Formats: sequence, C-alpha cells, structure tokens
Amino acid sequence: MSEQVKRRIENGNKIPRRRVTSYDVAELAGVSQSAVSRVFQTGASASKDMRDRVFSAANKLGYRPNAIARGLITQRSNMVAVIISRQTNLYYPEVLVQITQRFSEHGIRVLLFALEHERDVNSTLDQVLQYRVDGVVTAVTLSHEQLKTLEHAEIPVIFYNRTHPEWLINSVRCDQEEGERWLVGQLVGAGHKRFAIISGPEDSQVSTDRTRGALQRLGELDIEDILIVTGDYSYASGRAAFAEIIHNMEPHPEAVIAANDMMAIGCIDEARETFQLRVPDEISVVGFDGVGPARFAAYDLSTVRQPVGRMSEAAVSMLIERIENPDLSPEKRVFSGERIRGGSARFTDSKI
Amino acid sequence: MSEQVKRRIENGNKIPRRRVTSYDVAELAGVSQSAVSRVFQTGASASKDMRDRVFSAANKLGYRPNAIARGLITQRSNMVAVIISRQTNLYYPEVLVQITQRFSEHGIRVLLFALEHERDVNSTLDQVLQYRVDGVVTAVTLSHEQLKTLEHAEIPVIFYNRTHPEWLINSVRCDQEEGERWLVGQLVGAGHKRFAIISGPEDSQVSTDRTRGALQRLGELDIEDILIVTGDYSYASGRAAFAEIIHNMEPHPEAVIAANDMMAIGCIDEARETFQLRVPDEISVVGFDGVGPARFAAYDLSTVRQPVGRMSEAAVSMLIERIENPDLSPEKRVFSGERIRGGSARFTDSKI
DNA sequence: TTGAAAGCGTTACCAG
DNA sequence: CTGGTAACGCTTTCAA
Repeated sequence: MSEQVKRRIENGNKIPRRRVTSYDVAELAGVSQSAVSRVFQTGASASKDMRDRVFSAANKLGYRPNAIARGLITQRSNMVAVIISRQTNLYYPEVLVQITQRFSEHGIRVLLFALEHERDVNSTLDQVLQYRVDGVVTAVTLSHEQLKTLEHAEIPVIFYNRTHPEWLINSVRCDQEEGERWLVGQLVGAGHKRFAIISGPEDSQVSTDRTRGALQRLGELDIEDILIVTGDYSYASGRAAFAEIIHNMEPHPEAVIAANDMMAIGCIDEARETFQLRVPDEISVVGFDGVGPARFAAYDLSTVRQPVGRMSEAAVSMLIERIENPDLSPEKRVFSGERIRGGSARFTDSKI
Repeated sequence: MSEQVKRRIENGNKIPRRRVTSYDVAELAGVSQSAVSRVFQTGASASKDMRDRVFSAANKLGYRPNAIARGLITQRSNMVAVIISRQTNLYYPEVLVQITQRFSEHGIRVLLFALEHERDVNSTLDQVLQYRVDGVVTAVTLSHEQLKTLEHAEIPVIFYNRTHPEWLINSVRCDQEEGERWLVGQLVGAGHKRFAIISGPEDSQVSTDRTRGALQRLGELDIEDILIVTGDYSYASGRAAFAEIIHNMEPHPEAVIAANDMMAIGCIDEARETFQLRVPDEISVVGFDGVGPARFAAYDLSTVRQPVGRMSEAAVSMLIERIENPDLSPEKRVFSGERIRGGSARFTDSKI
C-alpha cells in the first residue's frame, strides 16, 4: 500500500476535506490509478469495460482531472498569456473575446494580463514566466531584453499590431501605413490641400505607424505645412485636439486625419458644436479602426477597418503552430484594412 | 543523492533542454533545495548570507519559481476564473481590465472564459474546475445545478450584475430597477404619456430586470398600452426596433425606453434619419449603462451610468475575502447608478 | 537557521 | 490491455 493511500485512509475525515483524485476513482472502480489516468486521455488504450467502470465511478464522485498536476508532469500548462494595456487602443472588446474563444476551441486557456502602464511590463513578464504558459500574445511592446527572456525560456510570442523591422519575431498586424496612404490619397484627390493630423500617444506604435504613413503620402503629393497635435485615443482628446488645431492653424485645415476613430468622432463633434462647421462640406475628417460607433448615422466615418476576425484567427493559429513546433521560423503577417468610404470626408470617385 | 539529482546529471544534455529548477539554484549556491524555496517565500527564515547567495545564483540562472508546482502543493492556484459571454452586454472593456488589474494587485491571476452562447457554460465550468481556480467571477447566469457543482468543489463565486432572490449567493450588481424607475418618473413627470420599450435578449437577466423596473413604475403611474419590442443590445437592433415601434404603434409613442445605451443610440439615429423626428422635441429616448458613446454630442443620452469602478472593486474584494475565509456568509451588494440628465429626453426640473 | 524527506495529483515508462 | 512506480518542481514538517 502506497504512502499516499495510507495517508488517505488515516486522514479520511479531516479538515480541509480532501479533493477527489484519480486514486479515489480507481478505488471505487476497482482498477489501478494509471488506468484512470489513461481513460481520461484521448488516444490511450483502455477496454470498453474499463472505460465504463471508470467513468461511472468518476461521475459518482464528481471527479475531474487536475490540470495543474497534469501541467506539471507534461510540461504543458495549456495556458497562454495575453497581455494588453490601457494604451492598447482597446478598440474592440471583441479582439480579446475572439482570441479567447479561438484558443478555447484548441483546448487552450487564456491567462489575462492587463497593464496600467507599459512600464509595468517587467513584473508582468515575471508572472507570465512563473505560470509556465505555453505561449504569449502581446498587444504591448516588449524591449529586446524582455524578448530575450522569453526566448530563453523557449516561450513563443506573437506580437499583435506591433512589429520590429530587424528582430526575428512573429507578428500579426493591420497595415496601418497602407491604410493611411489610401485615406490621404483620397483626400488629396478630392482637392484637399491643408491638413492637420491628430496622433495618438507618443509611445503607441500603432499611432506612429499611422502618422508616418499619412505624412509620407502627403509629402509625396507635395502637401506641406501640416499641423500635428497629440491625443490619447479618447473621444475627449479628439475634441480638445480639434480646438487646438483651429486655434493654431490659419487658415483652417480642410481635412483632419485622426489616428483612430474615437478621436475622429470627437473631432467631428467639436467641429460641429463648437465651431459650427459642416462635415464634410467645410471640413473632412477621417479615422482608423472601424469601431462600432464609426457606423453611427451621426458620424458615418470614412475610415479603415481592421480585420479583427482574421487577425485574431491568425494570431491564435500562429501561436499554436509554434507551441507544437518551436523550430518554426518567424513570420510576420500583415493584413490590409477594409476601406470604408463614409460620409465624414470628401473623397474621389475612384474605387482604388 | 536523490533520484532527481541523479537523473539530472545523466540527462544533462538531452533535448528538450531542462528548465531551471530550485535544485539547480541550490547546487550553484551550495545550499539545500529547501533553502532556496524558503528564500523565495515572504515570511520564511533565512540568514542574510543565505539570501544573497541564493538570489545571486537564481539571477545567474534566470530562475523563477514554478507557480504550477507551487499550486499543486499549496492547494492554491492563485488564479480566479472570470466568465463572460457575448450577451454580457460588454458595455465596458474597462470592466474586465479593471477586475484583472485589481486581482493582480493581490497576486491573483485571471483565467478568462468567454462563451459564445450561455449554453456552453457546462463545458466551461468543467474547465474552470479542472484548473482548480481559487474562485469565480461570473457575468453569466448559472443554473442551480451548476452552482451546486462549484459549491461542492468549495469554490467561492461572485455573480456580476445578476442575482437570485432565494439562493444564497454572493453578488455585485447595479440597481437596474431603481434606475429605470427614476427614468420613468422623469419622463412621466415631464408629461410623456405614450411609451414604448426596447428590451434586450430574452435570456439576459440585466434586460429583464430593467424592463420589469420600467413596467412597474409605469403601471404605478397609470400609464398603459405600452409596446415592447425586443433587441439584442446592438446598435443595429436599436434601429430596427424603433422602426418596428413606429409601424406598430399609432399614434407614435412620445418616449422610448431602451434596455441599454447602444440600442438607445440606434433608436435615435433611426428616428432622426428614417422618420425625420426631432429628439427630444418630438420623441424622448433614454438608455442605460453610461457607455462612452452616450456622451457623444450627437446623442447626449439621458441614461443611468453603472458605477463600474466601485462594482469591480467590490467583486474583487468580496471574492478575495471568501477565498481567505470560505465560511463567510453570502452577501449581495447593490449599487445605485449615476443619474445622467442628458439631452435625449425631456425630463422634469426636479433633482430627485 | 538549515537540510532531509514526504508528499501534491498527475503522466509516462516498463514489465507482465 | 493493465498495473506498478518514478518523476514533475515545489512547500512543509521534523530533526539537527
């Protein structure tokens, strides 16, 4: 009789009440513990009779295999970390939900890490490592050193909507620059000549990508004297930014390019309410993301929608592939945004 | 020499590369493994010399205690499950983020479960149990049987925005009925006599609570012939619902009560755009939640805001208390919503 | 203060 | 196909 079983019998009625284990099931079913383990695995060998007895015993006792113990022995926690931050421009609650659901279909659970500030990422990473997750999806930028730490622990990482031109990393992102270039092309094609840009937070890579794309295209089209003001992705900051633009740019701009939809909406409201400007007749406004409110009739935003469904799908499948096969070479997947010709800006007639 | 150490020496260079454990740190530091364990605990006894040697060795090897193994021995995973669903009326991405951050401050990680449909809850619960979480916060309704299962496993549960009049459960919620009663009182006080209600999904408890509250108060104030149509909490469904109302109610209603803000916004857009009705002059619209878009200038919704900060705070602290002390008696905390007198409805002058 | 050794509840290997 | 037994990496007595 094993020590484990002995102790069990002695401790039978002590507090805290013991949780039911595979040993209990084995005893009730009259089989060995390893048999119980096998029955609860997918491709293991067990006779029909054995299965029946074990399952019935397990049901009677309300037994469920302990995933923690399993993770310890198999070296697979079946958990992945998803790291987000306030800055993440949480444009869609959907992104998180979709990613979680997709992982779940593959038997993988999501351990969520939400940072207040990006500087908290070190302690977060510590936790990620302690929990021995099988992989990481991060919507937060990591330093080279942080990346090395994960690499050293052999934990595959997928960057969501951020990348790095030189590092060998896996990333899934929307082509921010391409989207902005299209928006600019449309605006300029329709005759706009004076531009202002509302960028996002300084340390948001998404924002810098977008702003860079817009500026490049504007430069190519010989548009100059562009005023850039900074917001924080919020509606309120969009409103404030527009007021700032009007006060600092004379004559007023003909078009405003906001780094995301929320600020574009704030911008429109400020233009209409405070400055009595008609959109798009007197001023054009474009955003980026394709969030729900962009479709509200009051705004009908001209914007570029991120294909969140396909992006989250890609992030999940890329990570799972790399968990199964760690030697897979790095891959960067870039998705074009969906171009939405809304009513908040005067565009060309071109379909391109 | 232990078996473990022996095997280690033999296996030294095999694939997969071994992860660094407390044994490795102990060896390098020239101390026992238990010493290493103690150094990494909060209130354990260890001399300064010991600490220094262990920490330096640990740093050199990049050692991090394995939370999975710790969970196995301590019977505490330091993880809680948070269960949400599409139906959850995910009005704030903030709720989830706030809850996660607050748990994190207490050294607790969030394992996220996102259901497509509420009927998937059984298999989800199975996973929750397998991972031996220390507690559960659910924004999904559980059946009595499901609740019993968790109770039997001695896992404390907090219901978020749902409750049950008879069961002994812990819950945190916004007082939906009170909020609706206030909205109705305001509308009736301002002279509205003909009402329509846009309810949420049939199986959403939040929606039924809100609708009931509104209907009760309307009844008390002798308002009759109320048309009720059903939406799914979305903007589009709000638009569709308003069209349905206009087609089925003659003369048109003077006020529409939507079960959430998104539908209220859809309702306003449909009223303005399709039926050329002025809001609030020709028709009043109220919502519920206090989401960001409710504050957009184009809508300026009259609504009731859920105090998400305090609610998530309450959910977290209640759950932690019950993890520490399982015998704590059940508690239901009900928060009043913040009353917002927006411009989408004609209200009384009363401040009450 | 320190170390040895016994588990925690699984899976995996190896005989029978 | 089945059972015995050794890990997985930690915490926790219990002696020294």
